Amino acid sequence: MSEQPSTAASSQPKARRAGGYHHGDLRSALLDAARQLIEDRGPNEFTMKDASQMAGVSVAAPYRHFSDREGLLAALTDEEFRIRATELETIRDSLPLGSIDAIIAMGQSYVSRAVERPGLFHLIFGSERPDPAGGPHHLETSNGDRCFGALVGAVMAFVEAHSCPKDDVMGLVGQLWSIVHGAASLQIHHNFQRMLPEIDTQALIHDAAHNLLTGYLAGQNRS
Amino acid sequence: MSEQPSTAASSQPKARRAGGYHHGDLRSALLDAARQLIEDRGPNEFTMKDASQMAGVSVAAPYRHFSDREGLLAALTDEEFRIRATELETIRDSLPLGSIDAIIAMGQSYVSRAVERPGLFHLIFGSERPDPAGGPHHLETSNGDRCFGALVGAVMAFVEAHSCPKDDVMGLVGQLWSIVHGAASLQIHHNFQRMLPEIDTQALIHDAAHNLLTGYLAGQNRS
DNA sequence: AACATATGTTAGCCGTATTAACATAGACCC
DNA sequence: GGGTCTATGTTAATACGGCTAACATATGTT
Repeated sequence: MSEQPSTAASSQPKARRAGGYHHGDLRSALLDAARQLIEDRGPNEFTMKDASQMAGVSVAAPYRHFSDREGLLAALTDEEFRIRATELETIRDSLPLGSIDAIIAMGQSYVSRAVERPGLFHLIFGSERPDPAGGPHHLETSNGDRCFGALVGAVMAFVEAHSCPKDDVMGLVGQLWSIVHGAASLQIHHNFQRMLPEIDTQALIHDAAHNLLTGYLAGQNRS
Repeated sequence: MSEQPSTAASSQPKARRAGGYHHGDLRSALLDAARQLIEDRGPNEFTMKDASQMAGVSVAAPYRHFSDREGLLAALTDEEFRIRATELETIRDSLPLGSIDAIIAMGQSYVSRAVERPGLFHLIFGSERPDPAGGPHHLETSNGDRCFGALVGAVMAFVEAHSCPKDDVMGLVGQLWSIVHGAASLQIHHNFQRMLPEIDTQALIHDAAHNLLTGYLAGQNRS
């Protein structure tokens, strides 16, 4: 029950609602509102005011649950990472361990999620601050780790299945991650649409992963 | 003289300055200010107020030169695309036509520029609007076309040099673009730094392009 | 010199984030 | 069952940033 976006009046929390002075589960309601607003317009256009209105409370109420706008977005980011992590883990576990298909399917899921909800992709990966110093970063959340871990596991299994040295795993992970992340970004920002209108992004992921891993194995066998 | 960021009091425009009521070349001064602010803090943190102050004018003055904040950013985006296009074309023309090295060097340039100025990369590629409909898009500018065209040219030469069918060119372009764009994005957002601290992004580009193109050629020869 | 145009300035409006001061609902205690 | 504490709302009020309107001053045209 903690996997799906909390739909306000759900389970264990006291969700009274209806005319009461207190909302019952404002925190969840705000996250739901924010999710929808960001899906529709992207994170930059998201306003606390709109989220408050959707939840049926005053503009000041959210500050009882989140330190500020950033805090709300950070909480939503973590929720979204959790959903993606679970999905990636499911895919990894439902396809043959060490197969190229598992890697490809994970990549396609990554892109699908991004394309379905561009605003949310932008939220979780789109931090703009040039300075990495201050405060915890998005991917730093444990759910971000889970996403990354799922990919690493699939690639690790792949190189082991092909008797390759494990030293290369992280390099391969970086290359594959770049492909899927880049494809997702370019698709979302309509760059493919403008420059490569015919492109099928899912096919691109398939072909790119295939080419990359084939080329990698060829390099291994030769040396 | 039109390649470098216009440094305010330069050449053909009347650049009087010094105590005068009129600035002389406010437009360029604003673009320079915006460039610096965005380099430092990213496009979201950029404010018209700060840019005006840096240029030494009132907050309303910029609106004589740009329709609004978006207009200023669009103009800066085009300038930045022009700089990158020229660089990519230079690289393409200075390395053996059809060589894999030319493709790799272009990719490395793409990433270098991004890493050096994350804010500007974010500006030119970071539009968040889910709706592609309204108005001209960033890459739509002719300078965006030039960037893309340089990459296409290099890949086209590569497949021709290897006697591959030209049908695949756009697919390859999409795959290579995804790699460099993804690597740049992940690096900029500190995702590599968190998850793959040892990674060398330039090497990643080299290896990924090499693996991808090797795998592609292998697929060609086999069929 | 008078006008027309381009380019600045000041003042002010509006929308949004955030905080301060106050209000009320529930929970807990006796 | 009433008193008190805490959590959670509400209504101002403040501050900042984009943008426009009304006014001012250069430039240069004739």
